Amino acid sequence: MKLTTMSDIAKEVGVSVMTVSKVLNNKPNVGPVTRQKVLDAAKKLGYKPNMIAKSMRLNQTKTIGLIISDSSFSFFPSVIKGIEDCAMRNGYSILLCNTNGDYQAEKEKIELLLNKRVDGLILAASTFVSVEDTEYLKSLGIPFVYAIRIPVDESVDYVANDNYSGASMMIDYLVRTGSRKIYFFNMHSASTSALKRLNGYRKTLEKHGIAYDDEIVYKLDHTIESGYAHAKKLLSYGKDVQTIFCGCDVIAIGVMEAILEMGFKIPDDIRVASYDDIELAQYLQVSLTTVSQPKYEIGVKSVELLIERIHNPQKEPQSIILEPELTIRKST
Amino acid sequence: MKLTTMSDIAKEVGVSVMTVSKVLNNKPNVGPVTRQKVLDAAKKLGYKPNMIAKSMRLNQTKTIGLIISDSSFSFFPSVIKGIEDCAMRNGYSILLCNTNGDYQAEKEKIELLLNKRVDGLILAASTFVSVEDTEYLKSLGIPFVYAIRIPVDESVDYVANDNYSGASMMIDYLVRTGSRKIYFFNMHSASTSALKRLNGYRKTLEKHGIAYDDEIVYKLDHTIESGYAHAKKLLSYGKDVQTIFCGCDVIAIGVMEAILEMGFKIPDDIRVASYDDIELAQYLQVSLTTVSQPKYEIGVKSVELLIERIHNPQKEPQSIILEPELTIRKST
DNA sequence: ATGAAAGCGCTAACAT
DNA sequence: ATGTTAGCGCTTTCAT
Repeated sequence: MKLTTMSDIAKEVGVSVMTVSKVLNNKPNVGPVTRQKVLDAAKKLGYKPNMIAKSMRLNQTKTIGLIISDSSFSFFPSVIKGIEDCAMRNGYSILLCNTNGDYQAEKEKIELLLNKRVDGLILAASTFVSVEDTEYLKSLGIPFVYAIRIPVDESVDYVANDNYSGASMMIDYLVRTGSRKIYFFNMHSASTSALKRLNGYRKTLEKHGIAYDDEIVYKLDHTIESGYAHAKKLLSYGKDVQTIFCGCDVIAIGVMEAILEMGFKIPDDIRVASYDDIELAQYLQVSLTTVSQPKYEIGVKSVELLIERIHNPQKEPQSIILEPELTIRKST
Repeated sequence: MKLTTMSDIAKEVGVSVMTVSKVLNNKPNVGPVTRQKVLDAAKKLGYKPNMIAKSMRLNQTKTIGLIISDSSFSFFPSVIKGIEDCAMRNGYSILLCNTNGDYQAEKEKIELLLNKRVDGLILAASTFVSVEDTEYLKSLGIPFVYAIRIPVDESVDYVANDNYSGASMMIDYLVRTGSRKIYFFNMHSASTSALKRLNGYRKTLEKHGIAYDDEIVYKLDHTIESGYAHAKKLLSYGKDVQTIFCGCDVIAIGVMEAILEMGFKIPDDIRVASYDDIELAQYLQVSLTTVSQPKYEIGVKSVELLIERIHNPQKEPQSIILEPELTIRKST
């Protein structure tokens, strides 16, 4: 199927391709009569601008590559939505790539996006976090922005929520409402977010005059199963567990499942709080008190930052730290 | 930032661009020594094939345009995942476009994807369902596949679940387990899926010797609020409501909320069943008995069908109807 | 106000 | 086995 080109229009009207190009791009120096004739012919012939040719010529695709570990995982759809909305508003499209958290896959997808000549890259919850990884990205000479997860080398553009502050506000709330011994089921993460949440936990406890106790801080996988297993184990010891703060909602889901299964009541016997506010959190059997990350907003800001970077490659790296929000529900 | 081109490699090695092209595309008729030299130079210079140039030349972008109403809505992330996985496996990338269910937006995004010269289009839960819409798509001469929602003119490629069969298996189950008067909170949808579910409901009731009663069949919006409001109203009449079958999980969420709020027990007082099996369904306060659509699979099949169509534009339109599955949980 | 020429990076077709 | 030519559809530059 052969599509109409500018040349076709030019022939139809009896002008040069250049004139057609000017008209179709709203450039000056075309007589009003000619302009109208070109416009009419374009419509009549069903002209669809070939953005591939344009991309080739202009050396820009108006496309952003999005690298994400698992686009279907609760937390990400909103982020992606924010990204897509904001990108479109600014005339960019999104090329979507899942990596399933696999480093090698991520490397390949980045390569692919590079070959497709995207104008920039958003790395959402990327595994490309080592100093070498960031170095590699920089060497590519393509604008990129990290989102959600911060790389070790923080001298890059990134958008994230304030993990310290989020953990801190949750501990403040828990202590204020009566908890003093707060178990922390944190994730062990390659990134710094687990660490920052831990810091927020620790410092805020100390602020309230509660000594930090390494014994009640665990590091688990970022899975429901892990939360479930660790809660089962802890509770089976018959320990006095009053409050569990989970590093993420996914862990909390498992934890609550274990608690209810063992016949305890939430929040009467045990209070459970966590971090992220995935879509599920509000619908759970016992709705979850959690720190809400501004997911959609993170997406929007990532795009805005990336576009800034595209327009001005020399600028100093910039970080945008969005404030999370405390969402109190029934689990506490 | 100027990237390495084939011409750069050609100069470096001292051969023609054509030879470089042959090597880099694994074409025959190149001596092994030359081949190796080219390969080495490509690596040394960090050559990244320019897929834009390639697309222009070959008239194919190896990109699929995905039109979807709301990529963040519960049901779709899995579908998208299936699409992305399968596309990548076959060397295609996905250009993601949300329409928010807005017809005009959809029209514009289709236009955009056309301009970006995608090789094909997947319309997931599209609003482009009228005969004219399909006609328009056909006139474009681009391969396209409908997913989830079927257009009025069914002589196109599409992938969907068997709505009749899904509703039927649910009614079978409900009747078998003691329900005879089954309220149906169906959606009123522009598409045919609500109609097919209604048919499955009706025919299966009749099969069991239960007369179809128009009085207990409602048409609601596809929202939690709508389910909530209608359930409240129905229950406040003090009617004898034993079982409610909802046309989709979203409605069921609202219905269950209303029921619990009014002090009834699920399933002891009222049984609730529905359709779709969105991710939430299993985590709800009372986990939901529902008809599980094979979401990921729908995504995969859409891509496979589209690729077939791309390779063979003349083929007869083909429809793939996937069987849903009955998922029994606590709400019944 | 209009147009001719050149070239973006690549490959199909056709030499040598 | 290797190279030359031409052109995909567009825009920048430089005439006219």
